[in-house]
Amino acid sequence: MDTRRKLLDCAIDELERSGVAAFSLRSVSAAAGITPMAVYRHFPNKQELLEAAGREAFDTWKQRVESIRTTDPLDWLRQAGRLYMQFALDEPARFDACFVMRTGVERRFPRDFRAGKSPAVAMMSERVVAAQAAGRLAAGDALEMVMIFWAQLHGLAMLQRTGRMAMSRAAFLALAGRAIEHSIAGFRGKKATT
Amino acid sequence: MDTRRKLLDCAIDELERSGVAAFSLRSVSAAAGITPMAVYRHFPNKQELLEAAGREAFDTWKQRVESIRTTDPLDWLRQAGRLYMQFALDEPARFDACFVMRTGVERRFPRDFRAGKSPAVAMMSERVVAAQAAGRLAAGDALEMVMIFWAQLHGLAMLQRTGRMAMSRAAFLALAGRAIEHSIAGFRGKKATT
DNA sequence: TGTACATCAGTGAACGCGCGTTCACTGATGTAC
DNA sequence: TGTACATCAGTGAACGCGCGTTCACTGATGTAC
Repeated sequence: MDTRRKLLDCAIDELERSGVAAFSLRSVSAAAGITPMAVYRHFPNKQELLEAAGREAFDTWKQRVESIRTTDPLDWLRQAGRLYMQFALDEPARFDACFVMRTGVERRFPRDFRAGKSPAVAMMSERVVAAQAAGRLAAGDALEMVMIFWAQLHGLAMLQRTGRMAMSRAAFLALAGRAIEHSIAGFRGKKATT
Repeated sequence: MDTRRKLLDCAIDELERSGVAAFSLRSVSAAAGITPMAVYRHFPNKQELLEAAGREAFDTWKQRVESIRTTDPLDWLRQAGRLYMQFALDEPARFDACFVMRTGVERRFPRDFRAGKSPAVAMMSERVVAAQAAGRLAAGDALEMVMIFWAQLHGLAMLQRTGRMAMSRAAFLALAGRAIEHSIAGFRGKKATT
């Protein structure tokens, strides 16, 4: 039995149930079936456990994005957007660990992204560049376009995560789909005058 | 000396300094110069103090939006977007109380907005309708368009609030300005085909 | 094959801390007569 | 004008709680000889 593995799983569960504020070694260890002190055999302290859970969550997200099979760059971006919203809905703890909490492993714009530290953002940028080359998106800083596209989805996800969206899952995902189309449309043409 | 008033101010300061998780009656009362027990003379418990701070924050935001003087509907929306980002940067505690925390007074989409419970959203919807009538924005559900516009800005604000934006204030506001233009551009024309 | 010993995951009691809230109180202020 | 009393903001000690972390320990397992 890999206790370290089990602790990480229970930590994610606990984050999902109670949030980062109520995250405690005592409840995680109880969920894993050991005493709080045994946690110190596997992690030096609470913060390190939290950071390990953060890295774990990033890895899950990376795998999701890598699973996209579509070759068309715009369809690839649409799919990535849909996966982001599903990740927020279905894995809220991992989503928060990646994109909301300060676990100490989060990435910062633009520095870490220009340095290629985020595989997901790098993959999105590639598709934007490809779409620009094909004349299907307007010219411009690809990383900034990815950031704005991401922020659009992140905003909807956050409003949902903080209880501002009183909608069914299906209705929310449909709204997110329209937001994705809206965002892509905003990048498509030259900017019109007022 | 209005102690209730002073407690609300100190509560906002405390939220700004420590966040909702570390928000405690003891630190708020210390900041206000009274003992923790004296708080109970003015609020029945901690939760009620938090909700009062939430209502207070909504009122501040409402006043900001009402201060916009521009008559052109699209310029009005641009100005509202800028004010939103400045509100997030300059009054993070009030921003969080309005749009992030669960204080018990937050509004939910679409129910509370269709019911007109949010003056700010109502004002934004009016401008979208006016711009549509003038043929400057595409037809569509005005409230949903406001929601998508809001989510775009909210996403950027949240990424900034959670430490994902390593930029100067000026650079961040400039990025936000381009995001506003992008969002408006996405609503301008008919949707192109893929 | 048997014994001594090192390793190490896990234990259980205890620590000091800050928390929200209770309780009985103090003491200044204003008002009724 | 003076006195008795109600009001009420604020006090201070105490409560029970859950927290992260410390400390010295137990006891099973594997290995060296």
